Amino acid sequence: MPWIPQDITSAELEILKRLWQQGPGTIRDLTDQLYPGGSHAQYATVQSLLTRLEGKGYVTHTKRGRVNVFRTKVTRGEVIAKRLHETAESLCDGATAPLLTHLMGRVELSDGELRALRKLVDRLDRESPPHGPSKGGKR
Amino acid sequence: MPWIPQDITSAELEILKRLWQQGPGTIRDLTDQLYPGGSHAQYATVQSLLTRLEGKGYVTHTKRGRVNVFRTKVTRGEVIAKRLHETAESLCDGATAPLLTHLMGRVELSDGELRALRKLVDRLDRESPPHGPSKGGKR
DNA sequence: GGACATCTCAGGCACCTTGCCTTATATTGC
DNA sequence: GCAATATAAGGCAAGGTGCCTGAGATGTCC
Repeated sequence: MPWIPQDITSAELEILKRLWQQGPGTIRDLTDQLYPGGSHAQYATVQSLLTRLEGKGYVTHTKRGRVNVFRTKVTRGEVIAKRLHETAESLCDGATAPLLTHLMGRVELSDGELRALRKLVDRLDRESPPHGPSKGGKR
Repeated sequence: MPWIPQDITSAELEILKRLWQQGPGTIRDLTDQLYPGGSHAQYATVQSLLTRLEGKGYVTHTKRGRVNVFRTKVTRGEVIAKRLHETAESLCDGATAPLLTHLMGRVELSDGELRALRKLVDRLDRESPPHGPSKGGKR
């Protein structure tokens, strides 16, 4: 039963969220936001988190002068997808349908989302009609 | 940035899955399945995991003679819901709709799930018509 | 009773992650 | 030169995780 570390830890996620929110930034930018009034120690903390994020492939950095500018390599959507996939993998043998089933009934949708959902159902209806040959399998 | 432990670890989840799959069981049952040919050491490992699971409120035990019989206190669905909620909380400010949006388009549904989804859309249509009477469509 | 097999309970241990920090070393501008 | 600010490398305490040891309790069979 191997021990699987969290791919993105909470502190790392805070970094990512800032970068998503405001675009690329320097360690100084992030430190000022996450640790207002932070000193060199906090600066180094942010740097450490960024290094780990880069090692995991979630950010890159480029030099602007002598300053490193960090930017994300993944979108928020991709991280969401990853989390959902992990949940499906660990709890549903990889099937994502149970997740959808579970979100239904408790979710509150905006008009746009409702339209999208209706569109999805229409599409699925066309692809696999209710009484036709059942090609809809799990997984 | 407090460090948040995993509520259910991978080894603990394996225990839970067995209990979901086969109903209540003894430590012996679980040990034989998870560590075939396991000795006292593995037995104690399973016990340790069950104790931790019980401390977290995921299982209970009752005595049958002198033997403890463990059973789950949560359904798989509840754990799924919890995970989804955590994902929504950490990545979408608590909104679950983005998760649904993300599952749409990549999910393959069985006939039953498709029917359920269609039903959901119908219900939502009736409850909150998209800006005006839904009959004539919208412009 | 006595030997044996199981089960339970309490506790501990090595390893690793995590968040944070210290120290040392460039580079820049005055 | 010198202060300010950047990078780089490394370390550290706290605690989770998976696993195990040791000791005692309880039941069974002779």
